[in-house]
Amino acid sequence: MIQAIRGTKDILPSEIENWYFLENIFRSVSDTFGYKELKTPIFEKTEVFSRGIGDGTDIVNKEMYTFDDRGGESLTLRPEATAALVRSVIQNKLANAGTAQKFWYFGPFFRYERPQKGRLRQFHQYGAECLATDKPESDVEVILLANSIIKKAGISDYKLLLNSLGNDSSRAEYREALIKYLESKKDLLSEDSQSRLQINPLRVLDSKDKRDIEIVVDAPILANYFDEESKNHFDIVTSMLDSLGVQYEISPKLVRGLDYYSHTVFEFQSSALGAQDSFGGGGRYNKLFSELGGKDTPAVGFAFGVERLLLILEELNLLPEVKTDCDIFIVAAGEGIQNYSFKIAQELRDSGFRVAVDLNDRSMKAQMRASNKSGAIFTILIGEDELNNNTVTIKNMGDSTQVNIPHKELSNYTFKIA
RNA sequence: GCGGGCGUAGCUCAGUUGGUAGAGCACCAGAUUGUGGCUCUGGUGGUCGCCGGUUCAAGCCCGGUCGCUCGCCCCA
Repeated sequence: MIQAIRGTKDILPSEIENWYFLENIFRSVSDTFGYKELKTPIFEKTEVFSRGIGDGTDIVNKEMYTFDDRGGESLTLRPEATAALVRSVIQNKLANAGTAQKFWYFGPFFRYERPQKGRLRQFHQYGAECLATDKPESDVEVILLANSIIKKAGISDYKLLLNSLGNDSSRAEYREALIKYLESKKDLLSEDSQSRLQINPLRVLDSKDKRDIEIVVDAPILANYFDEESKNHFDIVTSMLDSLGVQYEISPKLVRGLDYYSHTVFEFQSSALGAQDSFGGGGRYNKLFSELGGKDTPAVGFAFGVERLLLILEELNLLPEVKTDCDIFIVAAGEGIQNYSFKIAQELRDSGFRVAVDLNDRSMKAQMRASNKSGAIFTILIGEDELNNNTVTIKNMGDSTQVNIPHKELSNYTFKIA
């Protein structure tokens, strides 16, 4: 049996409505914030991500689906959206207008990882980006957008973790101090953290290893290295969130794994998930445009893991009700009756009803069973009598009442739910 | 990339010290010949993930492999 690729999943008819439920929320809430949808290709030149995300990150080093095309060019299935979106914005000159530009996206992404709960090799993200403004107001806006989507989906029990990485010079200074401190305790760190020390020392801060946690307790604190700009930016963000009544928790250890972040970073967590309890995250990235050859353009954005949102909805029983197969089921039994029944089915569909017919040429009893199972509110019965008299029998499945009316009156018949 | 658990009908699972498979649900058909949901009766359906090994004999033991799952790592 040929199987789907490891870490990929078919989205079956039984779950497709859940996807539309979320997609509709993404679209409508983004729209109320004035964000426009932007779709980039599924694959890009590899350098978009190696330069954008950062050569030191695990995503670039060991998780990308990278291959040479027939012309010998190195291409990569997109592992995230932001770098590709920035590439598109630069190429299409969308951020040259001098005012904030706001975009959202939804689609599949690819990372070669060990599959786990809420972690697939092909997964989906919704995200939004606010470009061309470095004002903290834009940080606040994207957080509000994310919050609105979560609320609209019905999720109320979640945590918003917030932190600031400061500007580049503050962070560079802190980085030095942190490395110095960690070097002094190097032997006590986990193996993972020892190797992280040089490449991405901030990540040691959010290690789950007991040894690391102990050492991190006494590590220098990022906020103490902030200059005026870094401090001001974050103060405005937090005070605005306060006055808007947005609940959040300052998490000094929240550093995020991608190289391009600075200033505000945030993450959404839910206890309804397993070890992968983060279902969304984002932050400010002011240097990405120049990394990708564009002119300096400040930006802030976030992404949700859609499969993880779905997991939360499922766990919390917030998924929409499953749709019935049809509104009206046509039961037609007898010789040469199919033409009549198909004609009636089509008339009803043309007037907007969801109509199913039995395709197995079975007994009336069997077709009635099928009608019952379909969830139809009405059954239309057609047998020899109806065919000969040019009538139809309409049965209300709720109260079992039925009426026989001439075919030509069907278009004016009012189907009333009992 | 590393570690743990698992893989038997469409679904959820049982299968005792190894002797070539069962239940419930679902599905199909009947219970007065044009009618559902309840009940009853009967039936269809499985190369026991795959490959190899041990054995007279393997769903049960051993090895490998693929996949799922949980955790580490990483991240959404």
